[in-house]
Amino acid sequence: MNRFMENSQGVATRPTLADVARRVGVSKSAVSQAVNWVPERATTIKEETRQRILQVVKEMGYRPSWRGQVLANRRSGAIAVVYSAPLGAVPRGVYFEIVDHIEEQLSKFDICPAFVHVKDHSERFDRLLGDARFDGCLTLGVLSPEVLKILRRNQVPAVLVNADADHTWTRVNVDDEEGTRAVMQHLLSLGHKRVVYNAGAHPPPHHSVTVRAATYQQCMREAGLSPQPPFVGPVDHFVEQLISSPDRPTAIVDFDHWGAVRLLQALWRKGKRVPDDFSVATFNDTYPVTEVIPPLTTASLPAKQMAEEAVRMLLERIERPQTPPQTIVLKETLVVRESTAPPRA
Amino acid sequence: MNRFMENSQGVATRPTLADVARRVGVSKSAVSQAVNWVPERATTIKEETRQRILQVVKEMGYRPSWRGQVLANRRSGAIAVVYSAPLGAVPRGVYFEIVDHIEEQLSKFDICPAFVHVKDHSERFDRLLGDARFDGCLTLGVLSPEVLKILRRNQVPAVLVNADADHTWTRVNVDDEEGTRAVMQHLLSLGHKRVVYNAGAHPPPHHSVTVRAATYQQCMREAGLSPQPPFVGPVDHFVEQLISSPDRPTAIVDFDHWGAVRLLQALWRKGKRVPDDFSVATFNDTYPVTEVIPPLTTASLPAKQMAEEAVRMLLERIERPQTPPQTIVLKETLVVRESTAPPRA
DNA sequence: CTGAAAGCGCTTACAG
DNA sequence: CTGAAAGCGCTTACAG
Repeated sequence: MNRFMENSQGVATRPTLADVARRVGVSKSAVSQAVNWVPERATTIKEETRQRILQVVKEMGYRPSWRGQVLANRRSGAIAVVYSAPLGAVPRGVYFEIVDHIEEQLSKFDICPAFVHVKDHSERFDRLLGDARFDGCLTLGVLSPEVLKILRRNQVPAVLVNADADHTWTRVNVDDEEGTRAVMQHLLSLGHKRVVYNAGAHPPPHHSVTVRAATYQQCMREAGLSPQPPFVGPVDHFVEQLISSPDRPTAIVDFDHWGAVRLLQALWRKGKRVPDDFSVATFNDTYPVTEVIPPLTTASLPAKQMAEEAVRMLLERIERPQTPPQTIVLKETLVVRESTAPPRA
Repeated sequence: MNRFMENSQGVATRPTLADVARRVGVSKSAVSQAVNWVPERATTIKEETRQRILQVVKEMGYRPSWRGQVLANRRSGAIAVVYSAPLGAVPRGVYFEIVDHIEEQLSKFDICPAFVHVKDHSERFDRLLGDARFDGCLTLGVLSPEVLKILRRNQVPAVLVNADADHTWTRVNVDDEEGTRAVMQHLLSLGHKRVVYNAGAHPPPHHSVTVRAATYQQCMREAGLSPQPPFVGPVDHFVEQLISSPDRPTAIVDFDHWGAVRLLQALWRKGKRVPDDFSVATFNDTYPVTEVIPPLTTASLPAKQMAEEAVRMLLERIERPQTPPQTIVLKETLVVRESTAPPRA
């Protein structure tokens, strides 16, 4: 079964709807209907005709051209995954997991997510949205006001995953306060009194940064303990300060898994052991948190659920663009591993 | 500047080429030429007309519709990144880095890579290629014979990155033998005599698996030492065997960074230290090899160069599909870190 | 220098 | 039940 015909130059070429129609001796509409068979549709073709057409479709190896369909359907069938990763061209860390599940979900609809990395100069992004090549956008993480403006101006259906955006957008968010509370409760119930919070060298411009730090302080106060101001700076400085501290802390909450992994290494360099000398807990239950020394206790983001809700809402909005904005807030889950233990007596 | 007009139902709608033409009072061809301005083109419009058109284009916020262009140009302007990752829906590890650079390269041409995860049932893949939505494919890693067959049957320009495929394909490969030699030379020159090779629990079906193991054995023999058979199995078994071995090895080559990271943890669990008790070297200089305890010595794949060559060759093949297949083989680079040291005296 | 026309490959009301 | 026609929004020979 050779899918291709030859044109006058002898170059292989795909059979078109018209080719099939000609061969069967029916109209293009008939072929179109036979191929996109919808039983409920009012206008139909005779079963026998349909079979005859399908037979030839198979023989010729005809497949509807996506290019033709895109124009006729006013749909590109393409969805963009939009992000402006500070680290690289492809989403990393938790976003990686989310993207993983987004791909999984979209594949059920034969949609292949296209990756759109918005760099400093967002004029390219405007161009991409402006030419209507995407039916909708899923965005990851924090977006600059400029990117949001472009998104709005282009009137493309969008769902923002884990962004700092107001309620006029459809969003999937995570309850960071609750997640932080779970982490703190865990540490406090282990008996830790001197808990510190490490924000890292370059806290990203994300509400999680504020929420996690604030909740840490809040929890300490609620427990009748005195919170330290969140540490901002290189991990080595943090560790030095930690060690030389008169009332040495016994537990550390790190802003995210990137930081926590580096923290483990920095502590190791100083000959400190986790959890013997310090307990360490963090956020984002993503590689390599289970593979490091020791495996890390984390608050896990519900990546799969986030992806599912985001895709569901986006497809809905593409179908009905006037759907009012919605926000979904999901819970984090505490995963206890070996990096946390009661403080040494 | 509002980009949108309203149609009879009052719903915002994009201005089309025809709208602009009408407004300016010229033909659609004139507008098309003004927008896609190519100075060298034979047939041209008067500079003054062009300016007049461009003015209105700007006023109306007109942008050529990708959908129209796709059909007229016989190009979708979309490229697929194809892989059948065993682990998840998005490429990980080294492929992650490669994808990162692919995105970077393609973005220069306003192409957004679409991710196509080929699952067990590759009939979806056939469908995707069959409807001509992609101008070309970049594939990552090993592909099943079935996937290769689909790729060939659909006559889509493709470049295979790091695949096990014959020379009838255009490929970007890596000189794994040379990389393994560099690793071995490094260990041997440190004075190691008893070097073992860990293939991991589930060696992926990749030629690297064979090449690295074979080269390890070859290098040992060349140095007048006796190679061990490559170990295949869970890392814990490997470590047990290692420790209980009468002539205890002093250095380990691990098949890849996933394995090496797990190996460090397994050794730590047994109270062994790296590099004091064992030196460890591996392949793929990718996260988290620099963040683990201790940072790993690796043979680094030239991810950036691989991506650049692959994209370059693919765009060339899309332009000229008859270009004969080419193969590019790139070198790995040894990166020495703290996981390797001379054996303890 | 400019415009009318055909064509890219479909879909979908509509007329018969 | 079936086909002719218009249309989706462009581009590009070609005629003037």
